[in-house]
Amino acid sequence: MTPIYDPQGLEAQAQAAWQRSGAFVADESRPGEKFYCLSMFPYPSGRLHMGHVRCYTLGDVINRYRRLKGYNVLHPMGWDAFGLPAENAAIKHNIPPAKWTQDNIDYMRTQMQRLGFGMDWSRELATCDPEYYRWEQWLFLRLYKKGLVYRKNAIVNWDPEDQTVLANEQVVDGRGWRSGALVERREMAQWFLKITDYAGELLDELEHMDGWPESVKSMQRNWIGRSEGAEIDFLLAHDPDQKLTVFTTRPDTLMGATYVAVAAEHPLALAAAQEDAQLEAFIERCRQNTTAEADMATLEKAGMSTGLSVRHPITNALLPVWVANFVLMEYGSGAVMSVPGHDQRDWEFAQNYGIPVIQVIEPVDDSVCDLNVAAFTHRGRLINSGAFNGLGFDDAFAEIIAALAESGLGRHVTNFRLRDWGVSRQRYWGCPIPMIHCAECGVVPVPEEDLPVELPTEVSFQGVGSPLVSMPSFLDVDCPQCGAAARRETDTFDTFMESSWYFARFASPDSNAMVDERASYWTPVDHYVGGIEHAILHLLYARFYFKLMRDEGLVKDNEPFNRLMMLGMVLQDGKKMSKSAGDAGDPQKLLDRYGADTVRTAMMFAAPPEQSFEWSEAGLEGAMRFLRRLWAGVHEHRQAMEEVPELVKEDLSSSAKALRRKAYETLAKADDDFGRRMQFNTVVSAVMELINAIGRMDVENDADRAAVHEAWTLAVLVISPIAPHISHHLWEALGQQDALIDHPWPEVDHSALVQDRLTLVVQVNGKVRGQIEVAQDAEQGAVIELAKADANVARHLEGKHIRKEIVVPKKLVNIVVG
RNA sequence: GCCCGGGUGGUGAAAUUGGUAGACACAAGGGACUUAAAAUCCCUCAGAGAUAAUACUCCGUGCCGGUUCGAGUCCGGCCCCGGGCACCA
Repeated sequence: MTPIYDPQGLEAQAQAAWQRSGAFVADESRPGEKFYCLSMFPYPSGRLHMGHVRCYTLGDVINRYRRLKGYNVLHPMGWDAFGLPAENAAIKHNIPPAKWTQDNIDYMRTQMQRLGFGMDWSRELATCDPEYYRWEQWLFLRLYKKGLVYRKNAIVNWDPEDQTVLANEQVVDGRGWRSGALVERREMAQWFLKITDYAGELLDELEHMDGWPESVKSMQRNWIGRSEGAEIDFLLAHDPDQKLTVFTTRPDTLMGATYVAVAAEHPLALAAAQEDAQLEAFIERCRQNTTAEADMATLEKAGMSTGLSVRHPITNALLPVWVANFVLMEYGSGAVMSVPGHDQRDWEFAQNYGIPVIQVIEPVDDSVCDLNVAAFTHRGRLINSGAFNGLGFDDAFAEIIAALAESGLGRHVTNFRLRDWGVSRQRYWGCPIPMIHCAECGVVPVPEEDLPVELPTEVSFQGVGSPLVSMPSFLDVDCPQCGAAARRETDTFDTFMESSWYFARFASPDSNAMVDERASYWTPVDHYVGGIEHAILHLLYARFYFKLMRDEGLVKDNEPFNRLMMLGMVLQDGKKMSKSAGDAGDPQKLLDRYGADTVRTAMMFAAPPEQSFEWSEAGLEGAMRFLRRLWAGVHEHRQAMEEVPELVKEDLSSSAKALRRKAYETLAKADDDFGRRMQFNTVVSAVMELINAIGRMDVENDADRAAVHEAWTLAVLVISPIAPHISHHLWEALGQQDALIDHPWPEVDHSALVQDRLTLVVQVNGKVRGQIEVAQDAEQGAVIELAKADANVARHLEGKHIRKEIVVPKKLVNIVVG
């Protein structure tokens, strides 16, 4: 009798066995090349959703596969525990964020363990733990001393009714989500990290990062946005001691500049507005936009003259200064020179406001230039540019900059789109920024020995603002410099700070330094799995942070992640699963009904990793059926004999040989898919094909039995990273002595793959007209003759002139006729 | 708006370097087993035409065009969907 497949019981047993042997507790002293396998740690939002299940199953498949391949694997897990939802829950349900977060962690850990992920839980960390974030504060202070930290004003979304700063996602159609009040842009002093100091390295390293998808490198390249251009100074007409500096990538078009535009927050605009009520009103309107770049970019272009003028740095002509809603204060110097003839945005603006358009570039190829229709933005030859007429782009670029340099009004610069990283958040549930404000001494860093600055967890939310602001026990502190009464910084860090180095802490989780030499052993991460939504921000900040740590001597490599696997989204109603989407994505009821192996297999089978797909439970029945067939097949096979006969290759029937070939083809394909291609749905298909082939096999003698045994053994081994629990039991059922997870991944028996006859496709003019069977080593001429002899092929060749014969070895023959 | 992806049967998908489009599944329909149901097993399954036939023919990978003996795959243009756009994580 075949025992029934009872996933709940079997899975608990298998997990207990792994637990007992400490199978997934990583140890630096174990033999084998180290392999750091990491999936992006989750925000503890409450319960897992199918997006998590996908990400962590993929990570676990890699983990288990590498283990079978003999690597010393680290596969840790932790919690990105600071963040906005905990505060929202606190306000809504009156639960302290710390408790809410801890409850969620406990529940989600249980779910992960139920899924059978082979993780090293001894290294678990939560970023809200002072023993974690103290090192973040420590590094921040080191960076402050190095001059990599500074404070400046930056624009935030301000909800005037709730008197609080809003995240972009809390702004809905320009209004605060809670209050419904129109959101204003407001300037506030904020802490910044000088990521721009590393812009060049962050960009250049991308060239060597072969383990990253091209798409992600391309996104990061564009985000960093290196551009060569010029900084040009325009002196103010009414006060030549003051200058307005702009950045342009097209200094060759300088002679066509007809106005200068500044951002609404630009000091010049603000100064002009003091004497101009209309301008003030316009700037006020510009303020009623969110800080989101997408909103800025889709705005109807609008502007207003400041009434001020500047001098053209070469012609000395007067150019008007406009305020424009599309100029970003954060980018460059918050001012642009406008050349409507050769920049489409400037052209549209000039059309709207009747500003003159001057052509200074003419085409040098057959491209069309009609400035009545659109700007001409191609590079070309200069006209209407005085001494520079006739120059091409490169010469004009160099000579105009040289001319400006001579008068001290311009210089060549390399500019980056990347802006410094604003790390201040006016929120409670985050890592306190270790700074003190003293009336006498100004900003004073917290002394290292006073770290960590602990976030008080006993808090009550009165309104929506940060409780820290009204907590004397937190706020009041003596100035470390002068001893006078001072006030703590109440801003907390951006949560990207925590997620920028957690992978290094996993390597030395109990260290009494930020990290220790174990971090140098495990990092860089060899395989990093995570959602494509993190392609820019998280991955760029983490790369930056790793370089900061390197420059502090904490780690030795330049880059933190060797190989990156970017997952598509698991969608729900066509959108990414979110914390607010409720239980629809919760795997719990599926785990209860089908067990972990079925959920894992169905998820892996559903789509290749990089593809987004709409989650559906339709595949679960099929996955369960597949595992049951595997279960029953192995047990029936094992019960049909006392002893497993030895495999004697010479005794194999042709069908047994075919089965062996299929089995080893499956092994080779799985190795390639797990290791190189990182595509796992095809591994599931391949094993399905293999067990279908075993099922079709008529077992007549011991040689057949031995081949079938080998095939079952390989099927169980190959599927084990995906469905580890059932595989654990079937491995025992097959009579194996060792535990499956400790078994080495087998070598392919190449002799089993040899085929003496091959089937080739025959095409006539690219259309399939027949198939022929040829010897493995058949000569080209013979293959063509055989192809022509096929009845249907011959019919299509009849009366036609053969112009070309193409033979693709082992694949096809194409005969081209006229 | 800008950057990055994706679009293949009723559905999820496969086709790895330009070489048989739809493997493997799901759903559906038909059949076997059963008193019955579930489970299991077998068959059919892109569309159209034609046939005694599973021979055969045409058509087909979002749309339009191109390169090639040959295009789902490469190139140009477009449409739609998804992700990111610096305070969701």
